[in-house]
Amino acid sequence: MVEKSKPATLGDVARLAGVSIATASKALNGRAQVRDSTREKVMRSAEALAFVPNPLARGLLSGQTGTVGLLTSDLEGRFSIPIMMGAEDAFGAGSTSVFLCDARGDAIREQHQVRALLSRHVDGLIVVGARPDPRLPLAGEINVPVVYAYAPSEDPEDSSVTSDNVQGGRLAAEHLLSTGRRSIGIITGDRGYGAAHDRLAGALSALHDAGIEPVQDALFGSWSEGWGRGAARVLLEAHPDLDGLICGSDQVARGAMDALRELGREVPDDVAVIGHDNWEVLATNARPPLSTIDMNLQELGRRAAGMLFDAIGGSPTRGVEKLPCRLMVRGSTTPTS
Amino acid sequence: MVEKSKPATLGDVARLAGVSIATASKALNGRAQVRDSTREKVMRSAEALAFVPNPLARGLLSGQTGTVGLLTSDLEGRFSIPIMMGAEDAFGAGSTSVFLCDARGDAIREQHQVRALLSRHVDGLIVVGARPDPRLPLAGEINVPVVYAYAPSEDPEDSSVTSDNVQGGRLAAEHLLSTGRRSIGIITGDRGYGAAHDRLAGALSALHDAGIEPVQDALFGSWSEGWGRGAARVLLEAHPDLDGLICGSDQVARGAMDALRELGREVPDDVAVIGHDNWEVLATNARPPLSTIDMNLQELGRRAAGMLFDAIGGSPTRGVEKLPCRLMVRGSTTPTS
DNA sequence: CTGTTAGCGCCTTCAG
DNA sequence: CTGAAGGCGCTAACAG
Repeated sequence: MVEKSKPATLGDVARLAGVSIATASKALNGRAQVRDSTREKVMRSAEALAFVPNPLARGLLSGQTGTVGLLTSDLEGRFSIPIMMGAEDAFGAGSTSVFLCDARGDAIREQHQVRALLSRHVDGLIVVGARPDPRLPLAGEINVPVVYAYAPSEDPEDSSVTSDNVQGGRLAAEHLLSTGRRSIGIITGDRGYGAAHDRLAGALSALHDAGIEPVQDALFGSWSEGWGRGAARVLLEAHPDLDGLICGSDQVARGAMDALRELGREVPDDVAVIGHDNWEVLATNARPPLSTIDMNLQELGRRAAGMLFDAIGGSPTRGVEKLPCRLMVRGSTTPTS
Repeated sequence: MVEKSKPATLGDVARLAGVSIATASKALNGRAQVRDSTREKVMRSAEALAFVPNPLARGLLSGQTGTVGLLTSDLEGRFSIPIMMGAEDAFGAGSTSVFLCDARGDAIREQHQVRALLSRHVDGLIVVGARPDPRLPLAGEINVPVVYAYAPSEDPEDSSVTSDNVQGGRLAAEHLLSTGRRSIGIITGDRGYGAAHDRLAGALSALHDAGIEPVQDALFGSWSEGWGRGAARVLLEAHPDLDGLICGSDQVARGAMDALRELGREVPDDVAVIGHDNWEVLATNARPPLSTIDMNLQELGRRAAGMLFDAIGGSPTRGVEKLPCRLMVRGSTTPTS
């Protein structure tokens, strides 16, 4: 008998407080024209009835619903998840709820989802991509703010947040240099990924600044352990003096480390290895644990939420914002004490 | 000039069709008492204006909002994600939208989220757990149907779906037996996980049915590669004749395979290894690729959505439904041809 | 068959 | 300072 089935309405509160609905509304919304004692009374009644304003009714009037759509293209993917977490986190704190949609990488499906979301009158949209390459902006008339996360929009007028892969690549190279490595090889992933090229460019520029060239051109392949193993063998055969290895991803790095061990090289004493992504299950279970570059994905999600919030509030950010990566030092680059 | 800013309302449609709002409503909702020609006219007008009924207004009347809450306790976790995908998938097909909430394993936070969800008048809730052990049901008065996925509710009156770990464990053992292995060891994970015990029980019962005992008691430890490596060494030292190894998870299996290789054992020729989870990035990158047990998590999510849908429709399922696992055969148990 | 009349729960003028 | 009235977009009785 504490809680009845139907939640209390503003009318209930007003009745209990002995005022009109209008007055109750003003009191609860902090409007000025209400006597303090009255406001107090209304507040107490609301409390007593566990009154929560109905967002549907409120949204019907105001147009604002306090909801946003989170449109992802791959829930399988490892990258969208932390971003979603960050976004959900940032909104969850306030009074905004998040609609989740997975387009499965299908443009038609995406259209569909967007339509559904818009028909629910979301206040804004976050589009999180599967990989950091630019993507086509959402098609159709979108009459709410949109923020692209991870995969920036190709339209520079849109607002996007992504990871700074160039800076990340630089970070990796600088770290190896700082541990005294000079014969450095680079194994990256799929040539089709812009991220592969950006990370490489960053690494090369850092090496260049130190007056060093990699032992040979970077090896492109795929984002897999198998590729890492094979490439590391090739590289080591051509350059037995290799003492540092920059890998385009943690998977590649793990494969490379396995190959190095099997070829009798100690990590990090003979060769230091650094990865990219900070994919925990791979990095921490490696032997030794893998130093790597963390893209701060969760922060990226939070930032996307923040940008969307600002845009909803009327102050949109235009263009692509790149968030810096962070170095995670583990045993693969520094001898364990 | 094709699309104006404000979306069309039922009033607009009615005016264009030259009928009253009520008639337009009936026509669009397929109610019977409308002349066909009129219905036709209304339909066309709606089409022309790209009319989409406002779910807020509709929900205000009917109480049903066409939304459900998906409450997860760990977005990081590998297990919740496929479940969410399945659920999102099942709903996404229809006209239900999903609110995503991550409670971060914090009960207070969960309370909060539930309250927020209920205040938005969701039609139902799916609670997806981080691990397959039973959990406390949601606290407080929940006046909508709830389905627990992966982690079942402790209250048998609630509806839950989870993975059948006993059957999964049995499947693993039966597979090893079917490849002719007879000296079988078992390495599992954290003793605190019910799943570890269930999988073990299943494996033991299958071995027992075949008149076989494992080479020694199962080894409990943690769900990590490091543990898998260490345990495999111990096991092999004590039982050099080991020809089959059942691992409680893919991580454990990968560690074990590394150790086996380093001790000069060939997988699968000398020792066949099977894991559990089908964590693709680990299983497919192993050498050789790892045979394992797949929990059909996505299907589990779909099932949860289906159960919730039924419950919303008035036919709830009570109790815990266990979904069978599926064997994934790869190179670690069968010689590659 | 169609249109009118009431609301759903809330907020906002605008008179008292 | 307070309350009555109107309306957001839609559906469900009732009349016509």
